[in-house]
Amino acid sequence: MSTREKILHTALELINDKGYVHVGVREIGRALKKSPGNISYHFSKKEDILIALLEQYRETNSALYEDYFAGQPSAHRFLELMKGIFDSQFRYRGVFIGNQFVKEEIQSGNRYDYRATYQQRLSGFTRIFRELRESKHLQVSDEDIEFLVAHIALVGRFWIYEATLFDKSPNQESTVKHYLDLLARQISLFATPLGAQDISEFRVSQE
Amino acid sequence: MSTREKILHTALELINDKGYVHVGVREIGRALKKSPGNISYHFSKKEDILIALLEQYRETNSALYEDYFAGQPSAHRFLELMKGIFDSQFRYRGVFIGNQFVKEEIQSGNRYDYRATYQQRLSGFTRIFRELRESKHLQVSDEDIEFLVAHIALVGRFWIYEATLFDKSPNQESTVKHYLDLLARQISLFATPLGAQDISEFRVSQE
DNA sequence: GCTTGCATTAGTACATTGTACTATATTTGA
DNA sequence: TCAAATATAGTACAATGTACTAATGCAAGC
Repeated sequence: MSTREKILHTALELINDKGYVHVGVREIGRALKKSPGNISYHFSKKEDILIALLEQYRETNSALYEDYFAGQPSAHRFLELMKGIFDSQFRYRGVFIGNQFVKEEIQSGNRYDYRATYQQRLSGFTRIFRELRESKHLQVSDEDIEFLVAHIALVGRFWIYEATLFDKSPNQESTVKHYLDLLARQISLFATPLGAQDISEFRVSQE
Repeated sequence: MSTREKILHTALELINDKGYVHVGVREIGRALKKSPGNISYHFSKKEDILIALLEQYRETNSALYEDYFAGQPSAHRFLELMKGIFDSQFRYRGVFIGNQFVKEEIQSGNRYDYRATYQQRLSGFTRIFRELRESKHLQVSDEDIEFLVAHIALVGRFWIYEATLFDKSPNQESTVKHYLDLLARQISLFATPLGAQDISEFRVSQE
C-alpha cells in the first residue's frame, strides 16, 4: 500500500470516528509516523483528502451501477443495488457529513465535477425506473418516475446524516437495513403484484 | 436591538452567505464594529452562536406547531404548516448546513437538548397524521403513519442541504415550492378523495 | 561503483483562527 | 453621586492549515 493510500485509509478512519473538522493534518501524520510536511506533500490541501475519498466512493458506486445494468431489471436487484450503495455510503460516512468543506469545490467544479456525477446518477435512476415499468415491476407514470427520482436523490444522499445525527457510531447492519426498508416501502407504493412480491422477497432475505 | 441580537442577526447573514466554517469571529466583529473580545463576551464559544440560532429557529417552529394544533386538522392546513417550517428552515439554512459543529453538543445534550425537541416533533407528526386519518383526509394504517413520519423527519430536515448543494444562494420561493410539492405528492399517495382535493387546492393556491 | 535526477520525508515558519485574560469604558441602581 | 455590574477593546496564546526549505532515499544510466 502506497503512502498516499495509507494516508487516505487512516484519514477515513479518523474522519468517520471524529468528524472531518476535528481531524488535524498533524494527527493523521502522527498516526502514520509521518511529518505534517509529508502529508502536505501528498495532499497539498486538507480538502484534497476529502476529494480523493469522494473519488474512491464514486468509483465504488460506478461499479455497482455497471453490475446492475449488466443484468435483468427487477425490483429485487434494484434493492440489492441500493444496499450496495448504502453500505458504501456508510463506509464513507465521514466524508458525506464533512462535505460542507467540499461544497465550494463541488460548486466550482474545478477539481471534481460532482454535478456531472450527480446528473449521471439521476438519469441512471430514471432509466432504472423506466425499465422496471417495462418489466412490469412498477406501475408508474412519467411524473411518478420524476417524483421517485427526486425522492431517492434526497433520501439516498442524506439518510447517513440522519443516522449519525444522534448516534455517533451507529451499527452498520441495522442502520442500512432500516433505510433500505423505508426505500422498499416507498417503491412498493408504485409496485405491481409482481414487483410487490419481489420487494417482499428481498425484505425477507434481509431478515 | 441588543448587541447580542445584533451579533446573532449579523452572524446568521454571514453564515447563510459564506458557511459557518468560513465566518470568523473577527469578521462578525468587523461587520458590527466590535472587537473580537466583545463577541467573546456575549458568546464565549463560536458554537454558542450556532446554538443560539438553533434555539431561535426552534422557538419559531414551536409557534407554528401551536398554531396548527389550535385549529381543525386538514391536509390543507398541514401543508400550510409545512410551508411555514420550510420558510423558517430556509431562513436559518446556514445553521443547518453547518450543524456538523453542534453535533457533539446535540449528542451530549449538555447545552441544548435537541434530541428531546426531535422526539417531540416526531410525536407531533404522528398526532397530525392520526388526526388527518380521523378527519378522513388520509387513509393510513399505523404502519403507514410510522412510514410517513420517518419520511417527513428525513426529508423535512435535509431538503435544505440538497437545495444548497449545487446552488449557493437558491431562490427561496421556488425552492420551498419545489420541496413542498414533493411533500404534497407523498402525502397524496395516502389521501382520501377529500384529502386529495384539499391537497390540490393547496397546490393551486401556491401557483 | 558512482553519480545524477527525482520522489519522498522531515522540519520549520507563518498567517489565521478560536478563545482566554486583563484593562478600560459605560451604564445602572440605590 | 458613587459603587457595582455590564459592556467593550486590546492582546496573548495555543492550535491549525499550509508554504517553504533542507535532507534523505532510490532507481537508472554511464
